[in-house]
Amino acid sequence: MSLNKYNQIYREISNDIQEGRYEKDDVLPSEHRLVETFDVSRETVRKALNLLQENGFIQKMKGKGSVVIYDSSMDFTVSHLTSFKEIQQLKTKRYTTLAVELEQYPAEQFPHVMQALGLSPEDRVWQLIRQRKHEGQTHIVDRDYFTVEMFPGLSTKIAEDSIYEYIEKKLGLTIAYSHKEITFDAMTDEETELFDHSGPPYVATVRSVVHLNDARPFQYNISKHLASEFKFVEFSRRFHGE
Amino acid sequence: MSLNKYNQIYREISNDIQEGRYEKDDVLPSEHRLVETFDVSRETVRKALNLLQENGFIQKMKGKGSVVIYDSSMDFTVSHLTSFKEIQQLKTKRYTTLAVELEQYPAEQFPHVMQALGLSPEDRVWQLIRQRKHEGQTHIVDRDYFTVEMFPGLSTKIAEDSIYEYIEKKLGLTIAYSHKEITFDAMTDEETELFDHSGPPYVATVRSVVHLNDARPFQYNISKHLASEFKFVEFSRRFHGE
DNA sequence: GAGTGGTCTAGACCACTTG
DNA sequence: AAGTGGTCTAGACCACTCC
Repeated sequence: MSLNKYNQIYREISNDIQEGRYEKDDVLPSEHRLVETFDVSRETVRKALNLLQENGFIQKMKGKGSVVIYDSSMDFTVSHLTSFKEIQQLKTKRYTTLAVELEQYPAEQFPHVMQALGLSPEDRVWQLIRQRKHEGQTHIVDRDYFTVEMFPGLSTKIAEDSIYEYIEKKLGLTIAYSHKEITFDAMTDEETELFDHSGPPYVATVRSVVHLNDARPFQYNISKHLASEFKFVEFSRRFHGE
Repeated sequence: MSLNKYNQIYREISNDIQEGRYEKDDVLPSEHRLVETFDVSRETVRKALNLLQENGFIQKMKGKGSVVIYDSSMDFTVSHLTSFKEIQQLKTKRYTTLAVELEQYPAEQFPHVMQALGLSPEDRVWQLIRQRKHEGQTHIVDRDYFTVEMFPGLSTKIAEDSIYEYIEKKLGLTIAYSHKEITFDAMTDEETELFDHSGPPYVATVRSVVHLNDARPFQYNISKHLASEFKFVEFSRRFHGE
């Protein structure tokens, strides 16, 4: 949807880059040209270009122009340093999801969850445990916590489809930001069972707290990945604020 | 330095938040008020607020205002989910750095480096190996590669101080962005020796390619962390571009 | 209805790069 | 000197929230 102009321009140019109509090291048309071709003001063009820059598509250079730094031919390369944030999702392996448990508990059972979601001991929370399998092997075990109050209709059906789609499309909530933390841990006995594994008994643990656009914490997630299968990719820009 | 107004406003407000003059869940003065107090236009105020939002300080809400989501009292908490990007550096443990090797090689010796930095086989590159120690224990082993041409004056002295400061202050170059990749790997025999470890024989491997603001790749870095000591923290926003 | 943030405009001046 | 991006302005209209 997103009716605003700078998002449309962003989409159009980012598609052009991803589909190879602009290649790495190409220079985009100047802001002045883009103003003409899209028939918008310069600040609007600049908002689109800033989005492209934040998301790792281009690098703007004073006096020179906007240079494409994203290499679409690398899109499906696994081998080396992969590039780009939005694409990550697409590249992900296909997993089948199996909901192992979906139960309500009083929040006091899980002090970390209580703290992260700002709950009282007696508030009720869902605990959802899911296995993510790839070619018969469990690669990921997800443990999610939601407050029952905010998410009364949670079901294993939803849990095995897309929870986020349900949240945004059905509940009309908007997910805004999250804090993530990645660590390396030995498997617990329970995990040793959930991963019907043969390899080394270590996992990459990703803990995150997900917030809505009204800043309410909505979800506490602990995602355990088979350490040998885990890869995290990030594009980041250096902050020059001084 | 940065003489522009929105950066000054960003700095001022972010300091106010970090030093507790605004607390979590406080609402900042409205854009209209900020226009008056800083005597700038509204778009300028908005640029500062957008920066604060991208960096995890505030959440803007239509019709309501800008709410502080950053909790300064968590600044030095190690226990739980830590927050914020810029702060990460400050929180880092104190390490002593020991340069173990600094040598020039033809780029063809390191095909990955050659590819990432876009070099020819005969181009010369520095290989720099550094140990980062904390309380006598080696926690990190860094392997860095720079082209000799771009960084002729590299020395172990610089390598044990701050390379980035040298690059930006002395060479007048500006670091702009990087691609990172995190994986967990079994220690090689060499690493087993370098880390006089007791825990699990695994390392967190962070591979990155660092680019300058003219988009030239400048540095290839492989940073191996004692897996049991490794923690990566990220604040991220969900993209709603449709 | 009053106040908030979101988008967009037309124009200005500046700093940097390239010929 | 011409062309590029970086910053800033003053004003407009809209959508949302809260009373």
